[in-house]
This record gives sequence, structure tokens and C-alpha cells, in this order.
Amino acid sequence: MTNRDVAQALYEIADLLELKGEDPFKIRAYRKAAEAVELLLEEIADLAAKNRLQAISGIGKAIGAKIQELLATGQIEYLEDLRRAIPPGVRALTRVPGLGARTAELLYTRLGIDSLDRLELAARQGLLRDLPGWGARKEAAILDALAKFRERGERVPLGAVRPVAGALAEYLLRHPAVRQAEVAGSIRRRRDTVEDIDLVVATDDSATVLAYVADLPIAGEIIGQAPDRIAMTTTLGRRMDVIVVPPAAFARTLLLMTGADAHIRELGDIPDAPTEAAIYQRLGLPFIEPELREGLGEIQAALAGRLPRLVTVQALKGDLHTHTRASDGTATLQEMAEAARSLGHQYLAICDHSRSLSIAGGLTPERLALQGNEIRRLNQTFSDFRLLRGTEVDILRDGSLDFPDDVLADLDVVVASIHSHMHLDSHTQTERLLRAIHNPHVDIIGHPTGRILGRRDPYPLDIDRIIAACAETGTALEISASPARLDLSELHARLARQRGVKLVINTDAHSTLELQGLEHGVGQARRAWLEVGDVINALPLPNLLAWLNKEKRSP
DNA sequence: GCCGTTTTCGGCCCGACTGTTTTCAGTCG
Repeated sequence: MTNRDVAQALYEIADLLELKGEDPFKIRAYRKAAEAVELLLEEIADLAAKNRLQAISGIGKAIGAKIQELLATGQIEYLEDLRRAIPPGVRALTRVPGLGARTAELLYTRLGIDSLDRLELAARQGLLRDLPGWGARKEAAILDALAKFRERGERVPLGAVRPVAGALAEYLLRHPAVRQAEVAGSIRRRRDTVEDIDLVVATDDSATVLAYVADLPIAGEIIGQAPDRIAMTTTLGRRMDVIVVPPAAFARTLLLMTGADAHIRELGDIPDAPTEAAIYQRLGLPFIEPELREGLGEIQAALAGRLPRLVTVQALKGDLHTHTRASDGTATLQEMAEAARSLGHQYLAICDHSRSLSIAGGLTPERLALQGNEIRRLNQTFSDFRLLRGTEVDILRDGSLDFPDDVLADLDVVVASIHSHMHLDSHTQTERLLRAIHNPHVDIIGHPTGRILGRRDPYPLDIDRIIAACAETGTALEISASPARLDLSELHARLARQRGVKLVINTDAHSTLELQGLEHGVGQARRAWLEVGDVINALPLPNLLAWLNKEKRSP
């Protein structure tokens, strides 16, 4: 029973209470408790054994007892009762954007709708428009949202799958008959969203290994099986394909299974060799990193000796977009600074929200100034590390910023982001962003297109004009390493690089734990062909400060 | 359901948008 399992159970209770229309504050209490457990640095089971659960802020008597029950018996009776009252399909309804808990409950109690299929059927039959508070437009909107939701299909954000896939490969490696085991497919290429898990295993005893795979703790149903492979569902909700080959065939199989198809087609006949690098060598090519293998010009670049030397997480010297408790983060300045130092960062920019984002506790200029004093004080205690005074200032509807210029001018780093009015038409939204880019104090545009993987499309934008304006003014575009965003997308980031725009890979961390997530953004940057020189937080502190202090070019 | 140098009750981040409203409920961030 991991912290994650406990948090999941608490989140599920919160969701089910919401579907029952319970007190919102009670629901929030369960969510806060779940978040606290998720962010815990120690094992919840250890704390429980010491009767220290209630020392965790957000966990009191009642939730503490439920966690104890879960750890002792493997389930929570209260949760089981809720599950009996509300079918799982009803909870699934709320995954459709625009459809919340109140609506899901209404659909279930009035019409018995307990699945996406039934929802679609009812909408097509015109049964929804007669519900209280409904009309034909709302019915059509639900059908539309449902179609979009289905269109996205079964792809999930990379960050939700890659760690588990890596752990599976490690787990397989521990079996004595397994010589090599690696994750392949789109996870290895680090696409932003993935569908299933592909693993390649080298062994001299394929029957034993296949039986072992079929018996993994996460194993679900077997979909197909052959002497050298098995396809199965897993408890992770992802399909898994495992190919088992003799060690001599491992590299070639790994290469084939990594893909992408277009890359493999362009390679032509692929020989056997001991390593992937040796295979490429026999084809007259240098090693091509998995992130580049998309058939998007990498083979021509390789032949011409012009493959990029891709940026690595080790090359990054700091993080330029993070939050603290002053707005909606969970850690203090000091805690964030110490966590960043222990990661080997040279610098960390604190960019809490600005006042308009009241839900996130956005800072007034006065609170920002006080935070600045605190940062100056803390910086005197560091010799090898610097906290930078920053803000994530809201870009308002008209493109003006949430702080006046003199407030922005005083800061080390200004990240400007959109958090409201996401449904403007492309022209208006583009003009809004352009105005922010042209502000002389804005260094970085945060999560530029607003997408949330699997949940929210990027807002419509004329990305060419955005990139041109960034090139013109010397404004950097962010690649958000937040696993839910990975925004800017790889194609746009590649385009930006080609036009000479600098990028910055930021975690947008709201906790010390999330500071460790730069890696996710690096994968995206590598898929965009970015080199160290394209990324401003690969600069050492003095060079970074020089970049931040430069005069912006005005149009 | 949690929390408390405003402490055992009464608070608990809130404002905008949308579609259906004639005064609001639901959703979202």
C-alpha cells in the first residue's frame, strides 16, 4: 500500500461525495488530505504505525481512522458503501469537459445514465433537453464535448505512464533469465501522449519469461500470445505488449519496436548488430536519439552530419518558474530554495501568481515587495545559489499585465501567462499575447497555448505571429515541464528554434517534489531538436542574469 | 471534515462565463 494508493482512495471518496451533492467543504477536506498524502516525503504506513497521521496538516481524526483502516484491511468500508451507491460509470461522466458532478448526478437519478455510451444515446434521442435547466443548446454542447473527448481516444499524458513503464523494465531485469529489458515505442521516443506500453526483453528462455510476464502483479487479461510475444491489458488501464527475443536480436528488435514507422521505413533494411549504435553505423549513420526518430528530417540531418546535440537535464542550471505558499504552492521560500540546491540548481526563480488570480492567492504589489525582501535576506545565506525575484503575472483580457511596469521593472524574472478568457477567437487571443510579448519587462511567456493534455485543447492562436514577435523582441517561450501541459508543443518549439527564439524549460512547480520534474520538459525539448544553446536555463547564473538584464528590442 | 496567538464553533481561496435563466445553477481555473 503506497502513499499513492492511499491518496487515490481519498480522491475517490471526494469524487463520490461530490456526486452525492455533499457539503463542498467536506469534499475539499478529502481532496486536501489526498494532496497532503501525495506530497508526503515519508511512507504513510510508517507514520500510521507510529500513530502520527494527525501530525499531517489536513488529516484529522476521521480521515486518519480511514487511512488506518485502509492500511490494516486493504479497504475502507465508507468508500465501499459509496461505491455501491454510485456506479463507476457515473464518475466517468465527469471526465467530459463541461459536465460536472451536479450534472452527472442529475443524469443518473433522472435518466439512469451510468456510462458515456448511454449519455450519447440519450443526447441523440433528445432526452436531455427536457431536464430542468436544460435546453437544446446544452444538449448539443454535451454531444460536441463527448465527440471531442472520444476523438482524443485512449491516449494519456506521457508523464502518467513513463515512470511505471520504466519500473516494469527494472522489475523484469531482476528475473535471472532476463538479460536485457527496455521500454520501446512512443514512450521511449517520449511523445507527449501515449497509448500503450511496449517492452523488449532479451533472454535465452522465452517461455519462462513470458510466463513470468503473464503473472506480473499488474497483469490483466491476455489479449494475444505467440512464442515470442504477449499482449495484455493491465491494471494501469494501459495495454502492454512485450516482445521476447534472443540477446543477439535485442538491438534490432528494440530499434524496430521504438519506431516511429516513418523512421523505420526510411532506414530501409535493418541488419542485426550488438547495439543500436552499431546498427546505425552499418547503415552509414551516426546514432540517432530515440526522440528524433519520427521521419521528420532526422535521417537527412544525420547524413549531412547536422544532427542536433540534444539538450539534457544535466545541462540545466536552474528553474525559472515556481510557486510557494504565498500563492498556490505548498512549500515555503526556504523549502523551495533548499530543494533546488539539493538538485544542484544554481538558481531558482520564485514566480508566484499576481493579484487577479484570486483563486490562487495571487500577490498584490505590496506582498510581492515583502516576498522580495525575504528573498534578499535568504540570498545572503547562500554562497553557491541564488533565488531570483520573479512573478507569473497574469495577462489580462486586453493584453495588459496585472502589475504596472514599475513593479515589473524591479524584478529579476517576469513570466507572463494567460489564466482567463481562454475562449477568445484566434485574432483577439493573438493580439492579446502579442501585447504582452511587446512589454519591455516580460522575459518569458508561460505555458503559451494553455493546453492541458487529454482535457483542454490549446486555444486558437496565430503561432507564427507569436514566434515572430518573440524573435523580434527577444522574449523566450516556455516549455512547461508540468506533465499535464508540456506546452509549448514539440512542433511549435521546433519552429521557434528555427526562427531563433530562445526557449526555457520550467517545472511550474507548486511543491518541492515537482521541482524534480524538469526531465519531462527535457523530453519535449529534445523532440523539438533543441540544443543547449537554445535553452536559457542552461545558462550559468552570470550569463542568465546578463540575458535577463538585456534591453528588449522594441518593434 | 479540518482547523485554531481571532481556538471547540464557524469559518473554509473567488470571480467569470455559459446557458438557461427573469435571479440562477453549474462549471472552470
